[in-house]
Amino acid sequence: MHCESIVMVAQPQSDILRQSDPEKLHRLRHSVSHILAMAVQKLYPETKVTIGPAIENGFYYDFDRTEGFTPDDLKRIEKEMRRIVQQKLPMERVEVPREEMRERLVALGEPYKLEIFEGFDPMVPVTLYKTGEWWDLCAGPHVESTSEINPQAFKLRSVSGSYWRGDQSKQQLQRIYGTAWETPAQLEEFLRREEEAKKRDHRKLGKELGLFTFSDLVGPGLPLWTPKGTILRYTLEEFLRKEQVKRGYQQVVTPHIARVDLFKTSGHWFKYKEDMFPLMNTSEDGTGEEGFVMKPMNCPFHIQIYKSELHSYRELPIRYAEFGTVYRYEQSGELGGLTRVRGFTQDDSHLFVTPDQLEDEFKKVVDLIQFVFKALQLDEGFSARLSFRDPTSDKYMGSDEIWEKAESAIRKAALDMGIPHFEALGEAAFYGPKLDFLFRDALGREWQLGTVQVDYNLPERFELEYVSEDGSRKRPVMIHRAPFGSLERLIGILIEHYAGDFPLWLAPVQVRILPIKDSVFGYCEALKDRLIGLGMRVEVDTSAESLKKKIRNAELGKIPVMVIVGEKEAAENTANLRVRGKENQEELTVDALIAYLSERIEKRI
RNA sequence: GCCGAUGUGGCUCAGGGGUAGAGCAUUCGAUUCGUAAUCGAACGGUCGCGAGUUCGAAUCUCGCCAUCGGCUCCA
Repeated sequence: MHCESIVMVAQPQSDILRQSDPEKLHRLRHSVSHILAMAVQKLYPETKVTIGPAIENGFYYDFDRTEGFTPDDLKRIEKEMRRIVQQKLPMERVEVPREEMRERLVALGEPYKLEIFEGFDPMVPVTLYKTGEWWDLCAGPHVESTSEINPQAFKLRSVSGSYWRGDQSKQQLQRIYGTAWETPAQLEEFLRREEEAKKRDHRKLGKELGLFTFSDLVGPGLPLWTPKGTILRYTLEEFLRKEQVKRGYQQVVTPHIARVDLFKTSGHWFKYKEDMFPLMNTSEDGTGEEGFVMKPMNCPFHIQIYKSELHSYRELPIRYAEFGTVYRYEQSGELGGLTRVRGFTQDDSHLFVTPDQLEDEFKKVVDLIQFVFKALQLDEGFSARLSFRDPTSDKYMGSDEIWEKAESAIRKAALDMGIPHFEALGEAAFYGPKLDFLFRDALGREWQLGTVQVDYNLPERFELEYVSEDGSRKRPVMIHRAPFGSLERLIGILIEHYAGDFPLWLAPVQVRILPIKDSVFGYCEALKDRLIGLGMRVEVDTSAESLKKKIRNAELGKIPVMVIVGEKEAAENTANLRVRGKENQEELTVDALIAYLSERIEKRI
């Protein structure tokens, strides 16, 4: 059954939610957002309208109103919307001369609309859409009449704050979110599917499966890993560590805190201070900026290791790898589950290469990341984002020339390797461009996992060198990379991706032996010891429950393999295999069971 | 950080100004069972924390903390 739900996610084209023409749905949703604004202004006339676009699965509208909207208000508004829709009003497009439009907006007293209007290209004709007595400055398109909107196929969902023009320094607005579909059946299906998605939310499953926990006393955004969750972490670490060693990485270990001077040299203290935990001031009088900080990044530490001796070009590329835990002071409203935390462990590595080696080494890193994602069965769900700088912004370190070099190297690697990608301006780190691998969680939110970043800036700031062929000192280029991104986020994504049904090699408990009666306990314990001796994670369910109950518990615990043992098995030195999610069973010799388990663990299936 | 909602035993939730309730889990007892819930009993909560209103607060008010949905920001 869990497998089926994965298939469902993978092939959304065939389902009822995809039957509607996307263009048409978009128009419908945009129109419903207009009806929302109309209803709000009818019920709360002091409210000013701003913008209200169609979005994935629905729409929102941002209003300027002193009081917030309560859930009861939403019900009232929704009712009013239905009433409006049922009047079957035409939604008319009217082209209006610019001067007239300005006058109309001034007369209407809609400052935000006026601001939008003033920003328009004077050459483009301006339009408004009229629904009954109400009208809104809008380019459209909309449905022709509210009769095209099914009053039972939309729903207001939540209220939240937002900012005018998305700018924190500007007016705070009230945003109402809604969902809208062509038919009530689609709406129901959407809501049902959302319920399903919530069931695989890693926060819920993590608690149910006992993988991690949080404590108010420890603090927000600081996960505590239980024994079961720790197995996931260690297994993933071990997997990557081995692969990296094969690929020429060397492991290093660095502390969690450092003098603030380290981050002043790196530039983090100036560009990243807001995101760092505050300074632990150890100066005599407690003033000034002396002392230690928690590390928000590992790179400056690895750089110090590089700098501890002189390197020849013959040694390069040098690849230092560390599962390094970093601490970032995220805004309180940003925290959530394992995907956004304040302390997390990066599978970090810093590569020091000659300029000539950059492209080749970059490709090797991308290859490693692809290898990792394939092993985790995540290779179908990702997209790669080439995160470049916003050329109009000045928040970046380093010269234009350096940036252009780095960006073109990344673009070339992505093209040469044929990875599906898109370019995003303004998404770069302040010290260099990135190639980021993105995933969606069960609730459709996009998260960044793996990342590769080219960095010409830190080598400059720390004055890194290597001795070149001709004996001169040259500056290496750095690559920062983390295939997992962070262990925390990766595990959060994996919990949702597998819906808690971890493949055998990752499962915290791989095998649970279920004795049918007390008399076979001895046989079960012996079998357990043998499997544990082979490195497997095994338990015996010695509770005084019925077999049915033991099976149920193992299924709910999402344990991949059940081994059922009764008198028959104990007498014949066999085991009865029942695989999670499957009702059929198989009677195996113990040796065959071991072969079955070993093969699957080895192949990571 | 901002807007809104929520916060009752380990978990899921009911109750709502007058001495805390259920199911699951846990413990104990009985049951020894062949593929998704055996029966019974017991234990367990100063109702997130702190003030205030009140004869009396889990319930009303305020502040704080945390969580959730968003905004802004990122692995």
